[in-house]
Amino acid sequence: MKVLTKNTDYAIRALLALSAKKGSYLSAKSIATEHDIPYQFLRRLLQEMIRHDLIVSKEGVQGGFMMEKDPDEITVTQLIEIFQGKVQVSECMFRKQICGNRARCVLRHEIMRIEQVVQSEFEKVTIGKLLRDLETANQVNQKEK
Amino acid sequence: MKVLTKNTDYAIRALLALSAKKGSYLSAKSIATEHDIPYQFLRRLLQEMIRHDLIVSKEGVQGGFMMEKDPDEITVTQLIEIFQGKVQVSECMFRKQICGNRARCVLRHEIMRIEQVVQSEFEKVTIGKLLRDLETANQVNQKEK
DNA sequence: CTAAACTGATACTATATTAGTATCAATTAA
DNA sequence: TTAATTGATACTAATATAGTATCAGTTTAG
Repeated sequence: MKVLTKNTDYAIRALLALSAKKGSYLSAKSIATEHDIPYQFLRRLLQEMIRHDLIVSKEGVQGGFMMEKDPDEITVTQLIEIFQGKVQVSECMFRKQICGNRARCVLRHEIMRIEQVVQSEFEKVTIGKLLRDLETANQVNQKEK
Repeated sequence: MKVLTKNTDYAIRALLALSAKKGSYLSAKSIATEHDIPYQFLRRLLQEMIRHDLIVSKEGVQGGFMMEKDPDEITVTQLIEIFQGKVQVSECMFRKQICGNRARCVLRHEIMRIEQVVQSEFEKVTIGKLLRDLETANQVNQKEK
């Protein structure tokens, strides 16, 4: 069971790269090269993120992509929803064979509770938080050298 | 993002059916019919569960499958692991491009923490618990009629 | 004013996973 | 002995994920 697909994984990495250089445009090519993400694949992800107003772009030479939203307001839950669809535990347990009355189906409640937990855990993880964690980790690495 | 695949979903339903008739053998056919699960598909799932010692079988006429383990000791986490592989959030964030030092990679910690949360939430949900919830729900439905 | 470095849009292929079907041999109870 | 069953396994279909290719339009540097 894989929770994050490459889509989401690459998108997170790209956002981290853009957040680290906030205010300036980074080309898809440079992000792809530096972070080892397939170029054309990444371009599609970036365009998707534009559609969701997470980033903006500038065409032409010296163009590229730039953060639009505050990294602290972008959660992993959002990214999962964009690239993997809404978190849902199961569509199939709600059949009448299992629980006669949908509205009262306790299984459903159980499942929806877990859905909530999963979602809210991923909501705690924002791009901003990841970026800060990353910087801290890098500092530790620097000192070691 | 779908957390439970049909595999797991069907397996849970089959286990609930078997738990409800604990001590007697239920044929794959009867379970398939009653719970609207594709017959051959179900058979494979049942065999997989035998291999994991969750259930036992008896061949021949009047044969079928029967619970082996205590339903309270079968967790949804276990079933996910059997049918969907171990819960893992992402294999890809651990590259050196993102976090120079694997051991200290904070992203990794973040991800592993979530992995733990997801797993332990599903561990709280046992077949036994689901069965009791289900019985309660059915009683409520009965009264309404 | 033109060439090169870019994004926008979109179509395409490849691979993996999930879902479902089919078949035949072996076993067992009536 | 035969019909109802599981054991084992091979196969197909559908869907999701991953990755590639192409061409048109925009912009800036020279």
